[in-house]
Amino acid sequence: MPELPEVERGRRLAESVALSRRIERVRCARDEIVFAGVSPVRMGRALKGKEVRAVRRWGKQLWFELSSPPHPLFHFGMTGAFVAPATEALSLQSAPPPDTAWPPRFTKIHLWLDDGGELVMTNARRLGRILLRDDPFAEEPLRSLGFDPLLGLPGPADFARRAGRRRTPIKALLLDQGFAAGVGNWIADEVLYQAKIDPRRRADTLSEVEAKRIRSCMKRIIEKAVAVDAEKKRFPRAWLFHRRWGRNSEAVTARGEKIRHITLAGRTTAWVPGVQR
DNA sequence: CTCAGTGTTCAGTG
DNA sequence: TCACTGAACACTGA
Repeated sequence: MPELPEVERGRRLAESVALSRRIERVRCARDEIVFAGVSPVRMGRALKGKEVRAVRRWGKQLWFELSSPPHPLFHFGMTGAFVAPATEALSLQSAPPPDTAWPPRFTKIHLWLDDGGELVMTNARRLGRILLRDDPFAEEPLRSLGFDPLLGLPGPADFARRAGRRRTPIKALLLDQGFAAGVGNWIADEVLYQAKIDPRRRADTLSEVEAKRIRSCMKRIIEKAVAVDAEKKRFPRAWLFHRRWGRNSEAVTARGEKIRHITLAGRTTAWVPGVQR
């Protein structure tokens, strides 16, 4: 579930549950991989009794700023999410939520707040991480991230200059977290489709106009995805997103353009040769 | 049973 | 050293 918009949804959920609350109780799953060597005891000591002063995000990284360090830093990997118990407001809808299990399957950490609220991070495929950092912004992995397209997008000229210094295919550059933090596979493909750029183009061969077009499409797509709270069904119908999955040769866009799938920078890349140059 | 997969890291290559 | 590629990681679901 995790590119920038989904992580931002997680951030907002965590904020709504935990901001200005004290963490009363912590339960960690036994998982040496996700906790990367941080023992349940150390994690509990770091969080218990602390107040959550802020919930921050940069790219796909998410962390709590507590009343004292160390601070927990979350990365969702390919399958992570924050989950909170269903609220009254949600159950106003007549549709009964099918997944009532609490805590949900694949819960890695479970937090209880001092107002009775609860928050869980799940991670089925264990590529996510829960770490502790004294100064998250100054330390890895945050330190080496590039700009966040929502919080620190460079201006058009600056963006074009940065991209123009790189010789890698533009798709690979967009996926590089040291360039644009938070852009993942589907966003990169969506940006290049809407900007009408062939994903194989070397970044340093783009014209200034093309680079600026990539920047503005990135901004528009991410802002829209965040505005609809990363709910895929609410993404605009014309987006490649809805049609890119499955790697089948029949695939076409909403306008009937033929979609092709290739491997680029080690990832499945969906693009439209008739549109992208 | 096989394989793709919304991500990151690291060894290997040029 | 830099920049980049591809395999590995772990595991579910189609």
